Amino acid sequence: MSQEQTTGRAVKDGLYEQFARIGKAVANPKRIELLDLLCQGERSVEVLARAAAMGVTNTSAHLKVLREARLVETRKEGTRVFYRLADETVCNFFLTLRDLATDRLAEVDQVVRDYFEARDELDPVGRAELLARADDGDVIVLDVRPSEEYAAGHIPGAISMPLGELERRLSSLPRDAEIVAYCRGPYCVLAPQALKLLHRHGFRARRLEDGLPEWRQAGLPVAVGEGRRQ
Amino acid sequence: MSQEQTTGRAVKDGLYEQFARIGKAVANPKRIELLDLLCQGERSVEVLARAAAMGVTNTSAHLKVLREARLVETRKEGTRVFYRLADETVCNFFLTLRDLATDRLAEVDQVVRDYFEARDELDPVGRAELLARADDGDVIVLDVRPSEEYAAGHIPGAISMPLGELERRLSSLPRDAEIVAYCRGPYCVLAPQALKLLHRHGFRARRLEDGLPEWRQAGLPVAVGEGRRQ
DNA sequence: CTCCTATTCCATAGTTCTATAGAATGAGAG
DNA sequence: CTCTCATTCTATAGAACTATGGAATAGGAG
Repeated sequence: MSQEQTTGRAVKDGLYEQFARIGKAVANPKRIELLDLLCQGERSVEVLARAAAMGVTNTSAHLKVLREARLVETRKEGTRVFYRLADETVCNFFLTLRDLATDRLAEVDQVVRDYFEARDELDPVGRAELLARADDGDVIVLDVRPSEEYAAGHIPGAISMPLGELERRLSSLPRDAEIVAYCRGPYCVLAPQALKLLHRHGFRARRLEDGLPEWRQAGLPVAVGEGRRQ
Repeated sequence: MSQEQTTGRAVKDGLYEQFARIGKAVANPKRIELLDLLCQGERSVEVLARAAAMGVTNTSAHLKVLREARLVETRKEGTRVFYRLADETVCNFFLTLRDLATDRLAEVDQVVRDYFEARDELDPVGRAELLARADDGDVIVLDVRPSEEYAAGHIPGAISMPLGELERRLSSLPRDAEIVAYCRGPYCVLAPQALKLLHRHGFRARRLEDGLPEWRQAGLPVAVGEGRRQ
């Protein structure tokens, strides 16, 4: 029995050691931010560095850690390296981690409330509701993320309208239909800013609860490609 | 816009910092082992220390980290302190982490194969299959974990038969029915050892895929309490 | 071929994490 | 009250992690 236990100990240690590799990979805020970004699609090192406000060297080191934990994979194109999630389940894991943190840590709520004040007062649209109403055609769905992210995956029927282009293209939007905007997720500022702009110009607009990763995680259909120019 | 970005940066940093608190909590193999143990039910510090092969001081320190990440909570009873998961979702998070590691890291497979050799050759019973056949009553379900864990939650209809008592109580088992044994999960040695013993004595026995935490996660019914003595 | 650029490698200093031993706390027993 | 025991706190040395700058690498442009 004691012999059994000692050999069992070595095995257990090895096993938990492996599990902890994943844990260590998400033990750093910058690495989590990188994972969040990569949930939106593949990116080059430089783009990731800029988006996460880090030096390129540092970013490269963090990406190496993620790669060694097999959470991300790389693809070389000419002189630059593109990183992407190794698997869709990695994105699900990130979402699980994020939701757990949101559930368990009151501090998350505090941070969010300080910036996204009254985020929930914007009365977000549920995924099921949107799906039902999109079929009826009485709602315009706007994807306000950068167009590359739209191309990498978007809600079927959604129009790509990056936040930077929104004001210029306001006239193409109907004033009678309700507008639903979405972006990267609940902590992304793109959709809230789009709503502010739309409301200022008198449009009837709400945001979708969460963003595209959550939509995909829920098993709802995702379209890829450029989509026709509206 | 740049002002927007800098204030947004502080918020993002704060947010990812919070997410990373959860990540840091699972960045150590011993802490993951403690979470695994706590998925089976609440435990005192001393019991946890013994089960994870650590000193009490060290165990206490790790538990403190888990508590500061709000993953576990405590209850005092006289002179000793019992730890338990703060929420059922913590167990789900652990399972997600474990499954991701199993999916992504070939090394996990290696470790498992070295010890649980031919684990899958034992032809485990699926949860759905067990549920169907248990209704028909042509299968005996054995819970071979310690009896406290059985009391904290078990598959309805299962008989508590801790591994240590199994040999002594063999005569109470029918020789015509098929026996299905389960324990703590896919990496627990209790059920495989029980199967070895049962096979040696000529019983027809298989193991359930996974263990009770996975059963619970799947949303299947869980009974609590001692159950009648068989 | 040489230059240019994106990325990774390497070295380093500062910080944080881990395990252990001894002291302190706090509840129960006598 | 004193004694005992489980647990936590404190201190510490060693290990691992993080950010940063400069060097090395490798592919593309001219």
